[in-house]
Amino acid sequence: MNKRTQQREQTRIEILTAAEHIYAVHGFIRPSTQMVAKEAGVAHGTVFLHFQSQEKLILAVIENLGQSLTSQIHESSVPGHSLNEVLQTYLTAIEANESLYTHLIMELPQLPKEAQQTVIGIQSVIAHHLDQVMSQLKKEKKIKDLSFPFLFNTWIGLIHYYLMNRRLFAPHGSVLAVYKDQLIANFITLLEVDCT
Amino acid sequence: MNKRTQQREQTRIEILTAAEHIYAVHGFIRPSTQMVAKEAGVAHGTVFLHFQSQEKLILAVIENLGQSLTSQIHESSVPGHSLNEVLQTYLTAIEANESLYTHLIMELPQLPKEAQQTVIGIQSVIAHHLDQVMSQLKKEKKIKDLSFPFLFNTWIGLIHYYLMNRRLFAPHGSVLAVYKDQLIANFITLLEVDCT
Amino acid sequence: MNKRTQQREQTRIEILTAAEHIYAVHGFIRPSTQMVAKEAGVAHGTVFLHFQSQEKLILAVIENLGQSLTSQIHESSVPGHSLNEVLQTYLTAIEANESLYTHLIMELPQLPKEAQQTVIGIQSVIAHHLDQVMSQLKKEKKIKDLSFPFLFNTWIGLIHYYLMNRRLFAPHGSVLAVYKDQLIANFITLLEVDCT
Amino acid sequence: MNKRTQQREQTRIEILTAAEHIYAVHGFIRPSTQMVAKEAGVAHGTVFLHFQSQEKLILAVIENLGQSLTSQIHESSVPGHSLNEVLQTYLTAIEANESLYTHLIMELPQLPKEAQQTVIGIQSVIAHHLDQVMSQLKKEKKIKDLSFPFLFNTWIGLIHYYLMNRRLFAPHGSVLAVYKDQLIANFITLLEVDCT
DNA sequence: CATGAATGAGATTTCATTCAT
DNA sequence: TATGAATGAAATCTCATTCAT
Repeated sequence: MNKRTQQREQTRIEILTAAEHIYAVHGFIRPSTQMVAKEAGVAHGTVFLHFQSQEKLILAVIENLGQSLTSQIHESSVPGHSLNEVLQTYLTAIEANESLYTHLIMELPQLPKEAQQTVIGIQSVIAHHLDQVMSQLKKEKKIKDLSFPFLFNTWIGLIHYYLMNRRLFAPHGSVLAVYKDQLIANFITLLEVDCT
Repeated sequence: MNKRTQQREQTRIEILTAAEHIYAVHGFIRPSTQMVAKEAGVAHGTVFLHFQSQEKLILAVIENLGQSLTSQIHESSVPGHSLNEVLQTYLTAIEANESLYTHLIMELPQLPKEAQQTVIGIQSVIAHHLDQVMSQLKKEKKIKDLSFPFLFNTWIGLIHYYLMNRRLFAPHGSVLAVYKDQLIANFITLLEVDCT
Repeated sequence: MNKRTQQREQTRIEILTAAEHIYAVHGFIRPSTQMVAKEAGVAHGTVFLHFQSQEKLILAVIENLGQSLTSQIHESSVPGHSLNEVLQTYLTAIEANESLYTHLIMELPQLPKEAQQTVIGIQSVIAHHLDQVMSQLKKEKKIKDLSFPFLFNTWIGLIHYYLMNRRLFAPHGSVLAVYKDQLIANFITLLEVDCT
Repeated sequence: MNKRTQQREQTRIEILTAAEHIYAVHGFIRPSTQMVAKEAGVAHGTVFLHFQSQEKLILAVIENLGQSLTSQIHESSVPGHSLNEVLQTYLTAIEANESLYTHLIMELPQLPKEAQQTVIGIQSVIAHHLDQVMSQLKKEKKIKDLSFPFLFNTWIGLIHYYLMNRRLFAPHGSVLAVYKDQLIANFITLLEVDCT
């Protein structure tokens, strides 16, 4: 990679990082490309040199987030993880990008269709891990015998609900940091076949 | 009521209905007041004759929705309702305004603060009914002893998740129409103290 | 005059009076016909029933003012008045309509051309009286031998200057009430052939 | 200064000049930013690229005028100037911007508060020079012993009166060009202690 | 005669995108 | 490759005027 290409790549990353920051704070829809350029410390036109259009820039940020989340989950996953560990892995990954991810799921229908693929991709990964451990537990009659999709959607729905109301549950800072353990524990209690 | 007042009220309702329709399809944020005017078949300026500003129009639509939902829930609620019946009542009310309600919960942070009050109002109503029936069931040891807020959030999160992905779960038509019964049944199963 | 015509005339006057009030406070340009209608306690459309257009309404108010001022000046003028008395008469007439008159002279170029005729009319009246008394004084060598137009313009300019800056000179209330006598006295001193 | 900055400055000046021209002809209030853009030969949006808002544009034009007038007066003023010379200096400065200045003083109450500061600034400069020369003349008993504020207001009132009626006194072209000398001469005559 | 609902032209302002430098 | 000035298409909102009731 020669100097020129290197420099170009550097600028691209600066813009992408600036965009991530801006979008994490203000969401994807509201901020102008002008704002992103200013945050990145480059000229307005430079944004369009690296990303054909605003849409492409948004997609790049989202794709980046997708990659980051899925790779984090992959890396932290070991065969034989307990249900608790799988859920923990998932929430820890989200927590690191809480704000950006929250905006992604909330503004999804207002974003280009390709963004939905990314979200589906993220969910497939966690679904895969969850399915494995849950199937086993079901066989062992340790958790209730409900369809995996329902259990999965309950879990994702619960997490997304806390994320969407993060400013209510945790006015400053991360909801997951505060509620992560409690959510996992309660969710597991809910699944358990319990005869007290 | 004389003809003039009647006519005015008629126009107001036409605009409100047009707005409800447009917002149900495209969300609250994207459509222009121009679009609403066209849909209502009135001049652009007429919209502002009846609603001081775009914000006020949006709030009127949302308030209308809030009223509609809460009154539906109230009307269908009888003391002594089973958990199943309470959940059913709630989902039936939402189902009638599924698209609009879905946009409301997704775009909430982008909407004026007053809109949040409306959503909080809706949730208070259902929370109240749910709390009553759940407390009783907990005492009777029929459902797991988890905090009400957690159970409530799990339920709302689940429903909102299906709503937010309604085009995925039910490409044309209502998700709740398709999944309502299944969601209620599964959720109840989840709550139950089960020793098979 | 039958009852119908009488009623009509009554409404016309109500609108005119309301307009005078509104224009006195806010000037001629800014207030909307809506505002005038509200102040008059009539429907918006009624304004246009009595006055073909906003322009015609403004002209009517101005013409009214012109009539009022010229007739006041005429009535208070007696042959043989001193310079002091003539100036006093003029300022007293203006003082009674200070705010409206001030807006008239300031916004004149933004008003229909006919309005200028009214202002010219008012000034002709005072010019006529002033010319008479000044000519006599000049003959008697009691005041400086300067052209009448110059003296007239100096006087009018001085008064208009105080009117235009009335909120500076008299933040609340009438400038003329406060400065009238002093202005007359000083102006006369200026004119006098003085060998002290 | 590179070409780009130069070009930008050029455009800014084109807009400012166009605005000055438009405002000189039509006043500050009536013309739309659209008109200014057209006159400047730039796109409508470009106006807002250089001036945040219409108000800012108007203020820029006015400030420009203020600077121009005060610097002209300063430059032409030498210690030891006669009354005639001081008045001459003032009128010559105004004459160069007669139309724009006239609109400024007439529409002042309709303009942003900052505009009033500019007018006050201009008047302070001329007041300062006038006070100096008049005080001396009063001591020498060459002019009447009237308060400076009154004399100042008489002078400014006189000039503003001619300016406000410039289209009457000089239908095409500058009033001051035509009346300047005469106004100064007459005003001085008025001040003089005269015993003929 | 009076009403006031409806109209639609126009005003300011924002912002993604282009292109000369 | 990078810049940032310029563009022009919206979008919201105001208001004089018309006209059915």
